[in-house]
Amino acid sequence: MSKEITSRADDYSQWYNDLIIKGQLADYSAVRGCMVIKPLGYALWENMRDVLDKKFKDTGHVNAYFPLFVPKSLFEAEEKNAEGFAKECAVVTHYRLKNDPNNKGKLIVDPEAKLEEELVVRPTSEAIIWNTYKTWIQSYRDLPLLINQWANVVRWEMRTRLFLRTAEFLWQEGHTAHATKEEAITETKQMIDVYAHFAEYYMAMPVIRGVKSASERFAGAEDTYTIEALMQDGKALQAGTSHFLGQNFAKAFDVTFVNKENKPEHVWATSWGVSTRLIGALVMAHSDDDGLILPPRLAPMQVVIVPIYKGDEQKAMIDEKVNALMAQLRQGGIRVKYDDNDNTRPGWKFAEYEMKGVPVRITFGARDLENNLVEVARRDTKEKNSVSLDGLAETIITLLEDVQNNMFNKAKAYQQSHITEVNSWEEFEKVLEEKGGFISAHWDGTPESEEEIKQKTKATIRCIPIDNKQEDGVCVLSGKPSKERVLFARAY
RNA sequence: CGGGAGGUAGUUCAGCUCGGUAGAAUACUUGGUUUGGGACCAAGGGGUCGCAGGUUCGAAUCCUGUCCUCCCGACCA
Repeated sequence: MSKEITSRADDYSQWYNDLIIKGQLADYSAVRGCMVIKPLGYALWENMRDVLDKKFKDTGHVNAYFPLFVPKSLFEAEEKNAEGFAKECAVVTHYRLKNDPNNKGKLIVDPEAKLEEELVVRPTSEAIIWNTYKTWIQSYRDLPLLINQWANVVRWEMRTRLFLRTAEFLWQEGHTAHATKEEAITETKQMIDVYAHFAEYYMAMPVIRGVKSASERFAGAEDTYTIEALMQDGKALQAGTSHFLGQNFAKAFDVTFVNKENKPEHVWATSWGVSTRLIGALVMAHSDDDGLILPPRLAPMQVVIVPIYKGDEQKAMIDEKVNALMAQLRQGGIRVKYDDNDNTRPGWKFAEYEMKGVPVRITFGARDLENNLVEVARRDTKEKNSVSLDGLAETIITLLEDVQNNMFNKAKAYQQSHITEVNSWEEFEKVLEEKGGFISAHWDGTPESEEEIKQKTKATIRCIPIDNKQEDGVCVLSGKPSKERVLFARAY
């Protein structure tokens, strides 16, 4: 069959691509580095977005929308941020096309229509937003300003991968302004907690919260908090970041407020974001060689019902029972689909929905119904059971909870067993090569050692965990003294 | 951006070495039989061979350019 999926063992990258393409999450496009998000992938994003949006609003944020284009002069105002993104910016230089006089039916850029000032397509929106905030903030009474936007951004990546790294992607970016440093730091931490809860409770994907080292920090930030997830191939993936921006942007864009003593001060800032990359993380954290495995809390389709029957009479009997069940499930807030399409046979449907990661499948077979039973199959363990029709809706709702929890527990066990403490360089290299995952090791805190480790092994410091245990030790590379362990890994 | 591979029917691919009417499987349509793990029979429709040039009587095939994808590398909030 054409739908076969490359196994993880054969080729992990190809397995991932197969899941995305054959699971109908996305498609390649005619634009280099850009993908089409297909309805199933977009439904997943919508579910993520809805949950996150509510969390943002529950924590006092409101949504707004800022322009896609950023005048170059604004973009370059915060130097470190501008430098950090300069190499991957798409730039608009002209505003008009015209007919090619030498090539009928073709268009060329009109050289007469050159922009006075180039427009940068936003790789992130700090510049345009802080330029705007300047006019919105005057007094401490205007603070805090807590705004989020759902948007697309463009980063001209040299090498792209579906969902994980594409030239254009969808995300949300929160940008907040505060009167005090403490409040801004509290906000930064609060949002990384929001992300961590989202990842663990909804995506069933355990994460480690931590702080980035200086070299991995967001350009223009004082501190970058991160949630780091672990994929099944032992590579880490940065799933969300929250930045304490200090007063860097306030100074660059001259955003001040007068305090209660009528003294002007620069405001304190944060920004935080997660993107469609989360979909890639979700896929790689849970799925298997038969296809996607989606957590019930985010799955666009949580339950699929497949009938098996001979003749109209049996079909009518099944329809009646299914309709009653679906009404109950929907009342319980369950997203359910009844696939009584006659073009495909049950076996085909089983494989298809397994590939698409539907958490629970119910088979209504005429034979079982005579005994008041249906077959219930769960995607995560592929376990199948005959279950009584009595109280079936409750059984399914409980089962979905169980699938969700089991997915988290399984991923958590994997993560826990792949955090390895090492105390020597030999061990470091050995664990990295043979086992993968996070390596907990002492680091002397210098960018030089960090860089050398990266050069030698491709492993980077993923984070310094929050509430990290303080212990004396020596750097795994340099042998210099160290106060705490940090987490290294090869990463996406 | 460097190295390698690839682009032919909706999909997966053969055909290219050695130029001569565009192929298979599957999917699709119609009819029938089926239905407990990717059903079967019969008939039918579908491709200017990624795009643009060139060589040639003739190009999917040879040459040049270009676009897109994958893998490895460099780069990467």
